[in-house]
Amino acid sequence: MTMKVEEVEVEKASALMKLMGDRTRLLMLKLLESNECCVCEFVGIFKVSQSAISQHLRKLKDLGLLKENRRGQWVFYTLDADSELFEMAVQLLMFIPDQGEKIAELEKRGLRISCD
Amino acid sequence: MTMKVEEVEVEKASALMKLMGDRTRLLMLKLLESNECCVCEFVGIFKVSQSAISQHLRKLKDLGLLKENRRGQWVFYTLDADSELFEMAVQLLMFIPDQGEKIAELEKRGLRISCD
DNA sequence: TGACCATATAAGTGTATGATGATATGGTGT
DNA sequence: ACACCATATCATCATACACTTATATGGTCA
Repeated sequence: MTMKVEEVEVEKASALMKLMGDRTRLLMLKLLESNECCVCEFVGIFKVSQSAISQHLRKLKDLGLLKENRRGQWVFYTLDADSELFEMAVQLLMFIPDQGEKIAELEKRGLRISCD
Repeated sequence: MTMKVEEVEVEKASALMKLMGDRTRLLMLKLLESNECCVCEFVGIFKVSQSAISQHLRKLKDLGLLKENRRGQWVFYTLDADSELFEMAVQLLMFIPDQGEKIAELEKRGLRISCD
């Protein structure tokens, strides 16, 4: 039932969990697990300002969890599979219910295509 | 590589990670993964007051992670395997390096037996 | 170049959090 | 009952944090 995993420094691990302890960031990461998302999509999904979203993304990026991908005037974010915290993060996200309906709802509101 | 796990409410999951985002609490849980510990042992291990330790334990207990076990004038804590968050917590702790040397050091300083 | 859009940063604010010291609670043993 | 010890709670404080509004940065396209 238990598997061998690559251990992580305590400081790094607690920093990861502190970031994932915020509901908005946790859901952002869950979405990024299966979708490449841009800032404006997160703004459409969560009930906080663009500024707040941007600051959340910065924290996640500063910890090395995200890669950013500029395309035109948009910035797309993905999980960085090379991060030393990637395996741990993914393992955690397994416990979080899928949030695909949030993306579907975005599309219904016509906000998804704005970034394609 | 990935396993089927029992999903957890987002609120509960983020509450768990918020608690584990604190270095002291994270290490307390890691110790509790393989040892039954009493408050005074934690006080011996961490450089914070007895009051702070007690408050950390309370938060963990309030979330349902711990069971307490009064024996004489001591209160021993263990992980509660019946908690809906147990599986997730254990999965997380797998990534944390073993802290057994902290217990060994306690014994060397003669502080372990004080609770037997 | 200049208008426009997406994103990032700055500044400020209210609340949450982790810590401390002092005190209360409760069990033990005389 | 009393002193003693382990633990819990209370009051307080300084810092961290998530948020907002306003502004800066930087790309796109006429």
